[in-house]
This record gives sequence, structure tokens and C-alpha cells, in this order.
Amino acid sequence: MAITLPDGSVRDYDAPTTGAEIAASIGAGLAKAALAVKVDGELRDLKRAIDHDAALEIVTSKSPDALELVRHDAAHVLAQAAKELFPDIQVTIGPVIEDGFYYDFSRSEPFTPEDLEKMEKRMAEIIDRDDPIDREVWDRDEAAAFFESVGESYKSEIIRDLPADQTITLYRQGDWIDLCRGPHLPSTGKVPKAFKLMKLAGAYWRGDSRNEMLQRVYGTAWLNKDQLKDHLTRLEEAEKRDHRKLGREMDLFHFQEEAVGSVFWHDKGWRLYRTVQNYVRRRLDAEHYQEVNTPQMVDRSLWEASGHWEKFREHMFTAQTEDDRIWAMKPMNCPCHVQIFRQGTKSYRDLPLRMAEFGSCLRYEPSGALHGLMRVRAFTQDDAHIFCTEDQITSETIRFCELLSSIYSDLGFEAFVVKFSDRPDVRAGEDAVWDQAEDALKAAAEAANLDLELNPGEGAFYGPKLEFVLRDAIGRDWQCGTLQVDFVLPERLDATYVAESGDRKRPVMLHRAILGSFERFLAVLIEHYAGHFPLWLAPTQYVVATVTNEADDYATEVHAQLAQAGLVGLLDTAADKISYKVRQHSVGKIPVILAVGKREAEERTVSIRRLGSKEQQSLALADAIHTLTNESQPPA
RNA sequence: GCCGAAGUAGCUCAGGGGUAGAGCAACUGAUUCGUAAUCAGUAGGCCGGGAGUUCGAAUCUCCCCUUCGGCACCA
Repeated sequence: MAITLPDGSVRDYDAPTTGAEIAASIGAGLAKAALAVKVDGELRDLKRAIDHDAALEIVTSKSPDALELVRHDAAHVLAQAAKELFPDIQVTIGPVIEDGFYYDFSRSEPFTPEDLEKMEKRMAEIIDRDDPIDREVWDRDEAAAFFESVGESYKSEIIRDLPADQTITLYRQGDWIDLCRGPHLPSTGKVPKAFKLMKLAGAYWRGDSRNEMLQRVYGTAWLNKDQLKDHLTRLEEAEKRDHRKLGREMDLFHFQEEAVGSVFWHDKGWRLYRTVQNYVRRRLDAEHYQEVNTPQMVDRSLWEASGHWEKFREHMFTAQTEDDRIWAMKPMNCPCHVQIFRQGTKSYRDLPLRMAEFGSCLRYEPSGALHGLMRVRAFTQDDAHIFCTEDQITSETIRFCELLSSIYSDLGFEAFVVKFSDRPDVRAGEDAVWDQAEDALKAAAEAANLDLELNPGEGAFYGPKLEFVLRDAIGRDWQCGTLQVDFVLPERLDATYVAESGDRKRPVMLHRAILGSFERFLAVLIEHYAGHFPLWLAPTQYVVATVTNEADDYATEVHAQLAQAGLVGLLDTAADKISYKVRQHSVGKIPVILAVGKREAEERTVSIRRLGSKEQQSLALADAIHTLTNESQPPA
């Protein structure tokens, strides 16, 4: 039997053999380091028989697959530990996730943080035992009966639902046996002690809120302790830049109980908001969007016509007036934009018609969904609808993508990925219309040179969508932009235009947003920059701080000239030490500190210190104003 | 909405049936100083809200609200 190794060499073995034996025949070191094998590209247990010619690769901790194996085994060790400590629980599933794993258990009593510590300790003991992990193939019915007999009804339910042609495998480690597809490490001792149980949470069985709630234990697992430490450090860094914390510290906004899910924007936060909004408005103007503004409150009949009443009624704020009319606070802008489109007769010559609104919407989001600025009940979208012909979908998509990537880049985000979400189970419109919409959007995305990740079944109820997910400074992803093709709403709300032929036709609506909502985007922006905004975005751009009161007059003049040049900043003439002032304003994340003392006053210069730098630069006042004015100009 | 945890000064937190605490911030005064903390003093609280137990509740019990971590949801 010929086994081809990654370096191209071919070795001959008697069949059957195993990955473990092959590794041993190559070298004792490799045998020890081996975690699993790849047979013709398929990841397998080291101990599983190999009985045919194959390309083979020994997987060690250096392989890209190692982390996944280790995390998967850590999940199993957790399940074993939990079962040993709490024999009355049922185990369910425990997959690998980003940075680690989780395991869902069924138990009437909630786990406590102390239980978490116990489980972690027991996991270490199981690893020390170094129990061999062995694969067994079982008959389906026997396996289901077995799990039923030991009180593991979730496992037997999983088995019953597995596809008929799937081999049922169980893995035995020590006294514990679990249903699993594998592959696994050869023994529990191979799991590095570089894991940590992170948190407890509730999670629905099979992800369905109609099902019972299980108890989920989250863990993080790595190949070595250094990696674990790095991960924990990254989490601490993320916590420091949490927009809720920075929002308070930088005096940008607050929330309070009387207005759950709505933002109280303070002076500085609102300045940031306006800066971003004004920037986006200029970009839209340049792209020939019409900016409109539509009613906050609209009679329910419009939402019934659009289909939103039926689908989202319980998530809408409503008001009833003396005349018994029911009004809905608009949860979105599209139906209103169609009303503007319907005013007067539109011609094909009017298309594409790009209608934009900084649309303030209200949605009664479920209480558990609220999260700082990221998910609120009152928010403003940078919304627009492009009314166009089918032929224009491609060119409008390309145009939009160019605008979007340019705006992201100006705002400091260079990387983003695009997801394509197609028809959901519950939807409006005929399948033929969906075919048409999906094909059109996909073709347009291809024409725009986008690399698409597929996101099946995640489209809006009226059409497929592209989702633009940007990556922030510490590698986290945030969905912000969207582009959705809609053939349904123009039909429902009876939007038409007169075609070249003189016939009335339905326009296509492209729903699109770049930031998504200002609230959410500003949260992302705050966290991306960790509050250290570039000058054009910073709500307070500079502070003029005196070294002694002898420089007060000059400092006042510097401040006045900067303000005259359009910059926003502070004057600090308090009788404190300059080092104290530097600290105060650095903590306040003011990007530029201009220190002026006797020397500067005499020479008519300023000493500039940038946030995050210990360097100082002495510049003539006029040059400093010139430099800072240039730097504070928005990109467009 | 569901599971779990938490709400004490502006912030971070201690206290745990018998008069409400600290550090930082704030305010007042002094300090005139060269790039991340000068000194002293003052003020600040219905201990998230409501009910109950008790001679007495910030503390114990119940209900509610909000926040946090997840799940579900996200037009």
C-alpha cells in the first residue's frame, strides 16, 4: 500500500495501518507531536485504520487544523467533566466556535460561577489522566437505545434526526462515551492546558425559542498558554474601547431609564454625529441623490399595504388618537419614499431616481436585544432608495459599491467583506420574482468585482440583499452597509413610470444604506478609534494650555485665531502645572495640545503635542494654524 | 421575550438588621510651575422603584424596572 507524504515521497506499508504507526515509522518526535492525520485531504483520527493507497499528512500543533481539533476535544473534556461532577445533567452539543468552544447542558438547577471553576479544575484532571480516546461505529437503533437507556434523550433525538446514510460513531474517553462525528485527538492528555471557561448563558435547544432553554458553558481554548494570554489581553483591550464606557468618559451621550433604547446625545457626541452626517450628505449630493424628509407617524393603512403591519406589527410603536385612528411611528422609510415617487407621473427619463433620507425610525426592539448604541429603539438610518429599471440594477450597484468603499475608507475602514443573503422561508412575492431579483443582484455584484460570501435564507422578506461587513482596528466585524433588490414593494404600493414605449411599468427599488444607522455606526467608529479620532472627526480638536499666567493673553489670541479658522477647541489658563494639564487633556482624548509659555508668547510660536505621542513640535503660530486647518478638513 | 448575574456619590467599588464609606472626578482656596496626577479644604446619597417581615431594612422576602453576559429576534 503506497502512502504519499506532503513532500512527495512515497512509502510502502502493509495494509491496514494507522496514522499513528506511519508517524512512528517516520520518527519518534513526530509520533509524539501527532494529533491527527489527513487522508486524501480528510481529517481523521490517528488510530483509525488506513487500508488503501493515499496521500497522507500528519497533523501536529503546527498545522492549521490543530486549533479546531484541540477546541473540539476541549469541549468533550468539558462535557465529561460536567457529567462527572453533575451526574444528573444531560449533554447535548458542543461545537467549536471562534476563539473556543461551548457545550450545552440540560439541568434543572442553574450552574453557578463556582461550578464553572469546579468544571475547569476537573477538566485539568481529565487531561492529566490522559485517557485514550477511541472511535466506535454503532448501529443506529442500538446507539439511540443506548443513549435513551442512560437518560440522554437529546443525544437519541440527534441520532434519530441524522441522515439515514450517515455512519453513527461514538467516542469513548475513560468512563464516558459520546456521540460524535469526530475526528478526535488520540487521548485526553493531548489537549493543551491553555483553556479557560469564560461564561454561563442560556441557549435554546436547536436554536429555536419555542424549545426549552439549555445552559451553555462558553470556553476559550488555544494551543499554548501564550496564545491564551494574548487572547485574554485582546478581550481586555476590547473592553477598554467599549463605546458605552468611552461615551461616558468622553461625555458623548448617555441613556436613562425613562427613555430605554433612545440616546441622549451630549454636545460632543452630537458634534461627532453632525460631522459624520454632514460628510455623508456632501457625498450623496455629489452623487445626485435627492434628499427628502418624510413623516414620523403614518396611518396604519400604509403599513398594511406595504406588508409591514402583518409581519412586524408587534415591533412597531403605535399611537391611537381621539378619532380612533391608529398611527405607527415609522419603523423604516421605504413606504414613505414610494409616496414621494408616486407624486406626479414619472418617466423612464427620471430613472434612476436616488431618494435619500436621514430617516429617524422607531422600532420596539425586544428588551434583550438592546445594546448601547449598537441596538436602539430610536435611530436614524442613512437610508436611500434607488428607483430604477431592471437594466440599471448593475450600474447602480457598481456605483453604490464605489461610493460605499470610498466612504468607509475616508472614515478609517479599509477592509470589508460582502455577504449575499438570498430568499428567507417567510417572504413576500412569487418565486419567479425572487429568481429574477437574486439573479440580478448576483450578476450586479459580480460586475462590481465583489467577493461574495453566501448567507443562505437571510434575505429581507421582500428581496435578496448584499450586506457590507467592515473590520475594525482590532479585527472585529460589523455589518453596516446593505443593498437590497426589491420587486415587491413597488408592486404593493403601486409605483409606476412611463417607459419609452409609452407603457406604464414598475420600477425596481434598491434599498441601500452605507452606515446603516448613525447610532450603530458611531459606536463602531468610537470603538475602532478607541476615542482617538482623527482631527476632522474629533469633537474637541485642540486645547490651548498655558504654562504660566504670563502667557494668558497670547493663549487667548491663539485660541481666537484657531476658532476663527473654524476649529473647535478649549482654552485652559488655569494656574496648574503644564504636566497636570497634559494629563487632563490626554485623558480627555483631545488630539492636539498647544502649550504656550513665556517663550512661545515672545517668539509667537506654539508647542504642539499630539495625543499618544510624547514628542513636541515647535511651530510659528501662523504655520500651526495653517497645518491644523488643513488637517481638520473633512475628506470630501 | 427567554436563561443567568448585577444595581450603594458623577465614575470605580467596599459595607451587609441599629447614625452611609473610600479613591478618583467636582467645587473653594493656595500654588505661577515647561509636557501624563501640587497641596489643603468643602460639598455630594430616599443604597433602582414598590410592597412585606421587623421595635428598627441599604442589608431579609416577594413583585416590578433598568443594566450586563448570552440565546432568540433584527423590515
